[in-house]
Formats: sequence, C-alpha cells, structure tokens
Amino acid sequence: MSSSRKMSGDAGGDNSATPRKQDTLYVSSLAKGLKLLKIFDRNHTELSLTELVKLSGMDKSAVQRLANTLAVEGFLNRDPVTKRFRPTHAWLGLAYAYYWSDHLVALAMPKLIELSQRLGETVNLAEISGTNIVYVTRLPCQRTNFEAMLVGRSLPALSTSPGQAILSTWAPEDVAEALENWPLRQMTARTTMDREELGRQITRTAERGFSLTEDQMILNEIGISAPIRGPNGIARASVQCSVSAFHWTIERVERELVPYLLDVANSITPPHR
Amino acid sequence: MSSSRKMSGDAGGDNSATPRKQDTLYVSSLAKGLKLLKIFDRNHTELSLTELVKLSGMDKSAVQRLANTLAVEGFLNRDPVTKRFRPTHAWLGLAYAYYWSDHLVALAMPKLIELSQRLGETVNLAEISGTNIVYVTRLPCQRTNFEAMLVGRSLPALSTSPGQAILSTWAPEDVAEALENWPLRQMTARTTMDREELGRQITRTAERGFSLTEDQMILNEIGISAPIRGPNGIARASVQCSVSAFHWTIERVERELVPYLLDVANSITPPHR
DNA sequence: ACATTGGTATTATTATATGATACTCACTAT
DNA sequence: ATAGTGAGTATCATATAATAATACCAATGT
Repeated sequence: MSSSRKMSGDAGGDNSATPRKQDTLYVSSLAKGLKLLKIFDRNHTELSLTELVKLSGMDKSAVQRLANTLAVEGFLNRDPVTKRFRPTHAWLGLAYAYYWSDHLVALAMPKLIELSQRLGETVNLAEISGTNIVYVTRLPCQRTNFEAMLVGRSLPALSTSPGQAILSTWAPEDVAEALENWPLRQMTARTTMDREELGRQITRTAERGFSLTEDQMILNEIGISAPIRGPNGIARASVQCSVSAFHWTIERVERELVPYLLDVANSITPPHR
Repeated sequence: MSSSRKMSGDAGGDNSATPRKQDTLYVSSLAKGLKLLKIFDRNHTELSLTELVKLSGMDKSAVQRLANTLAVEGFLNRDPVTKRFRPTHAWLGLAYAYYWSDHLVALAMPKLIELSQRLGETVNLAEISGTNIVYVTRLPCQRTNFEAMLVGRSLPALSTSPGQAILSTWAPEDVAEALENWPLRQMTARTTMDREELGRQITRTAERGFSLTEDQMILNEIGISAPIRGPNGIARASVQCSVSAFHWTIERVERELVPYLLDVANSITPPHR
C-alpha cells in the first residue's frame, strides 16, 4: 500500500544516488538531465549511452530516457552510426543568450578589442563566479594555445591574475575567507600552493592596482590583470592580458603593457546589477 | 478564461502546450526545464517568475519548481532583491564543452586568427545547423557591432553568405530542397526574399568558389564566405569575412580579400565526422 | 488602510518517471 | 559456423515523484 515511507532511494544500495535537495520544489528529473549535460567537458566530448551511465551513476533506463529527451529537444546530437551523443549548437545558443544578459560584455568589448590590437597580445575579460574566475570573452592572438582561446573556462580564482585583481578590491575579511577556504589546484610545477604567499600577492596587487602572475596555469605564461571596479570600489570582473615569458620581461610588461591595461579597466564602469 | 480545466489529455488547446513526443522514453519534466532555458534570449535577459509563466505557457507551480531546480543546479541566478532569474556562467561552461567536442574549431582557429590580423576585418567560422547557420567562433574588429561579435547567433542559412557557400557544395537535389523549404526572414529592407534569385546566387557561388552578399542581415554590410569542404567535396562549415560597404568596394573585396579567404578555407580539412 | 501584484509554501491526487526485464543487432572468439 | 559478449532499444507494472489548486505572505501603490 501507499505506506509511503519516504526512504525510497538510499535504503540499501549506493548512498549518493538520490539527491533530493528540497523535496517539494525540486524536480529531480530535470536535475538528472542537467547532470548529463554537465558530464561533457574537455575529456568527454562524445559519449555512448553506457559511458553516460557509468559517468553519471544513474540507472541505464533513466539515462536512456533522459538522453533521448535531450536529443529530441536539440541539446544532444546522437550520431546515427556510432550512436554516441555530442553537444549541439544549442549549447552555443545558450552562450549567446548569456552575453545579452551580462551587460558588462557589451560595455567592455570595444575597449578590449582596441587594447588587443594595440598590444598585439591576448586580451580577456574574466568574472568571478563562486571561488572560480570564468573567462567571458577572449581575444586571442596567433601564439595563443587553444585552451586559452576558449570562453567559459573556469579556474581557481586564487591562482589566477584576474582572481587576484578582483580579490584585491574586496574587504579584508572577505579576502581572508577566500585565502583560507577557496580551493587551489596544482596546475604546473610552479603553481603557488602557499596561501600566505597568495595573501601577500593580493596585498601587493591592492597597492599597485594590478596583479601579475607567472607560471601559474601554464609554464612561461605571464598573466597581468586589472580590476573593473564598481561604484563602491569592489570588483567582480577584470581585464586580463596574457603574454609569453619568451617574448616579454616583467620590466617591459610593467612599462609597455600595464599602463594601457589600467586605462582600459578604469574606463569601464560596470552596470548596476 | 483562466479556469480552463486542463484535462492533461492534450485536449485540443494549443498544440505546443503538452509535447509528449514519444510517451515512454520522453521525460517531460526535463523538457519543460529546458524550455525555460530557451526562453532567455536577446530580448529576455532577466525574467521574473510570472514572466516565465507567461512566456512558457506553463503552470505557475510548475515554473516555480522548475526554475528553483535550475537555480539549485546552477543554471539560473535568482537576484536576491528583485527575485528575477538570469543566465549563469554555467551557460558559458556549456559553450566551453561544445568547443572541445567540435574538432573543426581547434583546427581552424590559428588560421582564422592569422587571417583576421592580415585583413584587419571581422572573421568568423560558421556551421550549418538544420536550416540555419550558427556562428561558432568570431574574431571581431573595432567597428564590429555588438551582435556581430556574439558566438551562438543563428541565422537563416539561405540569406547568409556562409549558408550560400556551404549550400553551393551540396548535391543539386539538396540545394533545391533547401531553396524550396528553408525559411527566410526579412531582416533589412534589402533582404532577398526571392528564392529563384537565391538559387542563382548559389549557382554563382558554386562557380566562383565563394559567396558574396550585401545588405542581407545589416545594411551596408558585405559578407564574403568560402566553404570548408570535406573529403567528398561537401561542406558543413564556412569561413566568413564581414566588411563595411563604407570602407570597401566589391572590386576591392574580390581583389584584396577573396584570395586570402579562399586560401584559408581550402587549407582547412575538417575532421572525420 | 485597502487592494493588487508577485513570490512562497503546502497539500491531496494521480499522472508520470522508474528500473527490471527482455529483445535485437553487431562483433569476436572459439 | 556458432555461441558469447556487449551495447542499444523497447516494454510494462508499480509507486514514486511531479502536479496544480489553493492558501499564505510581503511589497507596492492608490
């Protein structure tokens, strides 16, 4: 009978199965579908049904129905011969909608383009997103490597020059909290894992008005960022420039690049929000 | 007329209401959630619950639960004060995943960058997607207007230079089908709505190896595209260049621009698929 | 102060998602 | 050849989980 003991899911088998965040106003079928979308990334560009089953930890039938629904709705392409699923252009359509919703982009774009042409180097716009920064727009130059061209990439804020630039405008207690709790990931042999050192770097960034990192995400990469401050002085975004240590010295960066970078960042006034 | 008893049996009503595409392996809750995502676009960048209700045509409670789920899963931001929903950085994360899945992008990028710097003009990579073309990567220049910078924008293929370039490589019967059935939309006063004329343009494109359109999407915009052919000669993508009629004449375009464009397009060999 | 609007919470009801099972096909190895 | 494996597909009884009505609450404005 409907003795409806709500213990359904995790009773015996695997525990992590049923999320059930807030019972009544949470639609778990939707969440499961989204979970499938999130599985696709750099290392998973095209997945079979069984791979989706393994990676999602969900039931085979569920994945079958969910993936089919995503395909019908245009969010997955199923290769007619290999039967594997891939992202569709709809994923770019969402990015398109995002850009219209983030008014900072329209505001910053012209200035970023001008800067990139003046410098002849990669110029990015990054925004804080939780404990990460996300690259929102990117203007690559020839020698930029592929992953550094891609919008939507997100990295631990503490380790990146945009993250440090943004944090340098925050209240001391918020910075302290970030330094203590935000995640770090060793990306190169020289990624700074010392949180006190990172604190000193942020202090120095606050003093100078820009951040400068070396070898943090990619070896021989120099990242320089200036915060885009809101009316209260707090930043949630940053203009970044990325150059190669083979072509630039720190001194030359500070002399020939930083002034322009600061000009551009300071000339952008983010919208309300 | 609000109290229409929804029998849920898809009774007449408006057809688009209850999809129920294929009963058993279709999860309608997921589809409804996706529908909410699709509502956001250029004209709807930030929506309240009731706006979502109106635009989706779904029940208030359903929208409440679905939107809440999307928010919990990081696909919508709910503004704590206005209570309105907006796209999140996760939407860019999906674009990031898309880029890794579309190997043509990595292949074409370096050459597109070089081309854009050589020409000093906007260079795009467009792909066919149903009856539309979608801009997959864009390298804007200063005078590019904002909407022409945005990845993910999709336009009726027949009316665009990339669409015509791609179609010009297809079998005659496929071109005929497209000319007959694919949608057109009057975007400017000069958008060609005459399908026979479009057929002649595609024929001409096939002869010359590149397409050239004027005033189709934006007035005083000249679009020039060359197809990226697969091993069988068929194209699914195209390199496009967009210039202003104020700065360029057709003759100068054909002399100074087309050769480079063709070089680049021909030098790209799309991966398997 | 009252009406209105829009967001939030709760509930009984059953439609709808579930997951076990079985079917089909392609490929491999014996 | 043929059995065996693995993957995709289809079906179905069951009760879980989504539904939509309703009520509640907090602003806003007249």
